[in-house]
Amino acid sequence: MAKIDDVARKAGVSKGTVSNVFSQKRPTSKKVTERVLKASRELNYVPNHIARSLVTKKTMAIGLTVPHGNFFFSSFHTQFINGVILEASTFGYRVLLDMISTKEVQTPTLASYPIDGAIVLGPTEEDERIEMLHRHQIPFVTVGKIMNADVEDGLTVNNDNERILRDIVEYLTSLGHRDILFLNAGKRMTVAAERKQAFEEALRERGIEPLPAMVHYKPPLHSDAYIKYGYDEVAHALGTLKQKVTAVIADDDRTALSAMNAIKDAGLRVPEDISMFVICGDQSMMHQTTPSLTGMDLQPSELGVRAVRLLMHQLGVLEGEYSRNWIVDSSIIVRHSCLPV
Amino acid sequence: MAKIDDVARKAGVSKGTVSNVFSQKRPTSKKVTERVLKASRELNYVPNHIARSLVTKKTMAIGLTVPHGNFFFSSFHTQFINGVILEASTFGYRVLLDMISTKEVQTPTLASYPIDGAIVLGPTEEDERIEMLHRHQIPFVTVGKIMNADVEDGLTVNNDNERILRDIVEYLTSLGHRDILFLNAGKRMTVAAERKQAFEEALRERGIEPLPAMVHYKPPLHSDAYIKYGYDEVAHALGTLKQKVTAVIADDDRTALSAMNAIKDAGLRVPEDISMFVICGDQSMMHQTTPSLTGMDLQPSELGVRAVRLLMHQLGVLEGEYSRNWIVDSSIIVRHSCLPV
DNA sequence: CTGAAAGCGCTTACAG
DNA sequence: CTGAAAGCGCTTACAG
Repeated sequence: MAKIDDVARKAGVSKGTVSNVFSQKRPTSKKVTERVLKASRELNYVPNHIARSLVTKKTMAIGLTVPHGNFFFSSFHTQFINGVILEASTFGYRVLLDMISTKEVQTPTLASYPIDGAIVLGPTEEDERIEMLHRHQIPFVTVGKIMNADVEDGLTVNNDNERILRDIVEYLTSLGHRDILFLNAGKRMTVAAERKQAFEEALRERGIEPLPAMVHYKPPLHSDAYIKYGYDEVAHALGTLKQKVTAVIADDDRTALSAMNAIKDAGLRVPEDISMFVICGDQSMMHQTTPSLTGMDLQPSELGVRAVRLLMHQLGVLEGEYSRNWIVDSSIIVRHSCLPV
Repeated sequence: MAKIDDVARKAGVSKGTVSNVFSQKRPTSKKVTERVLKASRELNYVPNHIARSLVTKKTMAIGLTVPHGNFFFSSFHTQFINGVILEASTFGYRVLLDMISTKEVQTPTLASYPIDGAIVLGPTEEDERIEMLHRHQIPFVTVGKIMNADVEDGLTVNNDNERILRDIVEYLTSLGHRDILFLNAGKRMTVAAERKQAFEEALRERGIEPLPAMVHYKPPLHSDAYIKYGYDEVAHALGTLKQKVTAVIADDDRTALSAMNAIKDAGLRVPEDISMFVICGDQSMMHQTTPSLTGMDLQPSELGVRAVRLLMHQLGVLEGEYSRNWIVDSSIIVRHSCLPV
């Protein structure tokens, strides 16, 4: 690989000048620029990103910090990442999929993060990744509320989960539903905590006493229960518990389909006997199922875009005022899976 | 941030020694090691990855090269990436989501790739990304056949697409199907070319003349036709063309659901009137639909693992013999969407 | 607008 | 097992 000295020699200029034509940080005269570019082309020269990073202290990469080992991209993540990639490339940033475990952080063989900042997916209540980023003073934004005790005033993008659950409860109760089974996200997710609280508050405001048995959390990935999440909970409620259920709120589309199978196996129908509402599903998938699924559109891609912008602000790449906690709009898309009682 | 000199001074050793305890490339005595580790801890020292890379010429990152701008993760990609991430972390490698467009490559502001090697997703017939990697002599492996004219004997992982299509045709014809509509992958994908050829050959071997109208390609992302892929083609065949169709082979689960809606709207049923077969779908999704979907299990996660291993061989990280074209097993999972004619 | 020189924070022969 | 010194390939004040 040709290096900057080779180009400088061939073009008859100093390497500082070669540096300038590539970085465009200082102006270079037209003829010198052309000489340099010509020499570079002939030598197949490309600036060494690593060497540049060492002096500029910038890697031009952001980390997408996902939980190590037990992570699985849902359609939500998928669209979120699409938003992140597209927006990051706008600023010339690359995206590093980062799934460092805490174990590795302790191990001395590991080097510093070659990233300028991070986006944390699916924060948990005491999130080790957040703690680590905070300790190493790496700028980050989380997708969802931060509940780490030692982190205050962190940057976040989020949907308005409280409002979302209120809207859902209002929608379902306006259809006459009072016996609502809630298949929530994973237990330690901060989003699950936000949702649960809002769900129960909204019920109480309508004079409905929330039952503990009516709220469930997505089991950990790789557990047997994970695959059957939705089916088991509904089957148990309808069968063993003989619990009256007229509506189900499902975390995602797969959970909803799973729950619908339990409903069918119990000899009931969606939506005639039980309504189904999806919080965090793939819109095109929800559109194609039978019946098509009513649910929220959380705009995951927009969340990704906003997460990047917030990080760019933090990194000083983007100028101007900005809110440290950006809320992305969400709306109910009514299809055919909810009916009045 | 503390640097190696600070630690060396504090521990009373040379920086070469500090380097050794972190890189573990040369042995260090126990007491020196402990002194260094203690000093590092107190100074909160972590080796600078960039500086290390500059001299070792290794970034310890591999690029996941996805098409720029019009990429969308399917469940297949999602699971593939899970495999890549997990396996890469095994070797201490990180994964960079790379979606560089050819435009950027021409622009002089861009620096060299900070990656040691790349995995190319969804190669097309004359793939620009492959051409570029080849030109810059960056080691890479593609997921799927390489059809670039100037690249010979490239590293690939793949399913046996020819065999897969033969198996599918054999399965469907054994059920008596002769009028099979094929909803293939995107037009310029090498996988689509492989599949089409095998599909038509397998039909001919059974005395069935393949009809051009019975093979369709997934439209480009962001086109109006993309969203309705499956629905439109089936509706057109059944309606306007009055084409006899007793079975449909769909590229993925979403396409299958979409096609099933067209079938329903035409007053027909799956599987009683038309059988549905999915090549590249999400197994848990296919398990949950009604009817559950019969199709291939392509083991996308295993493809990811193998892609990483192949790259590690190429990078000299993994020793020993290896095949330059690794085939991952696939099998038909029979569920409830295919019936005899 | 251009050049000469120092420096970014590590690793690695080389010598002991 | 340890140290002193050169070098990885750039950028950046500083001087002109």
